[in-house]
Amino acid sequence: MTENPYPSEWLRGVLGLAVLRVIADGPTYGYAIALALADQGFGEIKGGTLYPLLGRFEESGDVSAEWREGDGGPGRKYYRLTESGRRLLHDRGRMWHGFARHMSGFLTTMPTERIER
Amino acid sequence: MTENPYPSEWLRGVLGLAVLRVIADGPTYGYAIALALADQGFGEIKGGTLYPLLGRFEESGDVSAEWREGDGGPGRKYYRLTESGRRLLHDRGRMWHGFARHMSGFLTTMPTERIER
DNA sequence: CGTCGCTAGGTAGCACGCCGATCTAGATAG
DNA sequence: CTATCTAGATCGGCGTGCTACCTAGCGACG
Repeated sequence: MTENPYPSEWLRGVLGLAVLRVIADGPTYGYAIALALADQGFGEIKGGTLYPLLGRFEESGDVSAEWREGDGGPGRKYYRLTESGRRLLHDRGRMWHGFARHMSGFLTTMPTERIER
Repeated sequence: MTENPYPSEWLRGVLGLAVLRVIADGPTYGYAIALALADQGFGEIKGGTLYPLLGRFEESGDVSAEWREGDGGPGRKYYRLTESGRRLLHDRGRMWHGFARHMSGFLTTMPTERIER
């Protein structure tokens, strides 16, 4: 269950942005991010996708990571947005609204029946 | 010029849908599709991206192709939507509106400041 | 005690798709 | 003759998602 409602190529494109958005709610860790995204109706993000992505974000300095011992269960690596990450989320977020409207408008315009020769 | 206004990972995701939408206006050919997309504000789609994509659509039966001699210039391969292609455009188009709203809403919701421990 | 299952993170191999470069080729302009 | 635009196509490299698989802590169950 929790079927993937959207084509994976769409999800792929926005996955990074969605992850930043989740982290923006406050420091959290990979497994919880995956659960949050699944809960929010984006598909189930697999570890093999998520952890390398978080690693790239860390490498690019958009998130910072901190290890905490788990209280009941294994340790967790908590991620938080850096200043640059917050800026990235903000900018890309604004950009997304434009893109979404742009694409929706393009799809919606009535076909100007091109003359078939 | 004609800068790429959006992250390429977003464009990549919707490229197929956008191409179908262009073809929906009536039979057209690859080079013209690339020009139309650039004109519509999506970036410049490279031949190495577009032609394989059109090939995959043809293979999947969503478009059909027909060769026509060029009037002034090289020959052109005209593509038209098949019934299944039209259905795909329609369904994916509807799906896109949902996805775009979904993602926009997710980005817009105020952060429910997670308690930092 | 041994095992199962959940939580949590990580890695390796494979496959797919974008991208840049390169090629062919017709038409036209200089 | 050469350059440029149009038009299509292919190929190698690269990035990245995805499927498996692995480690490891902890609790529950028989």
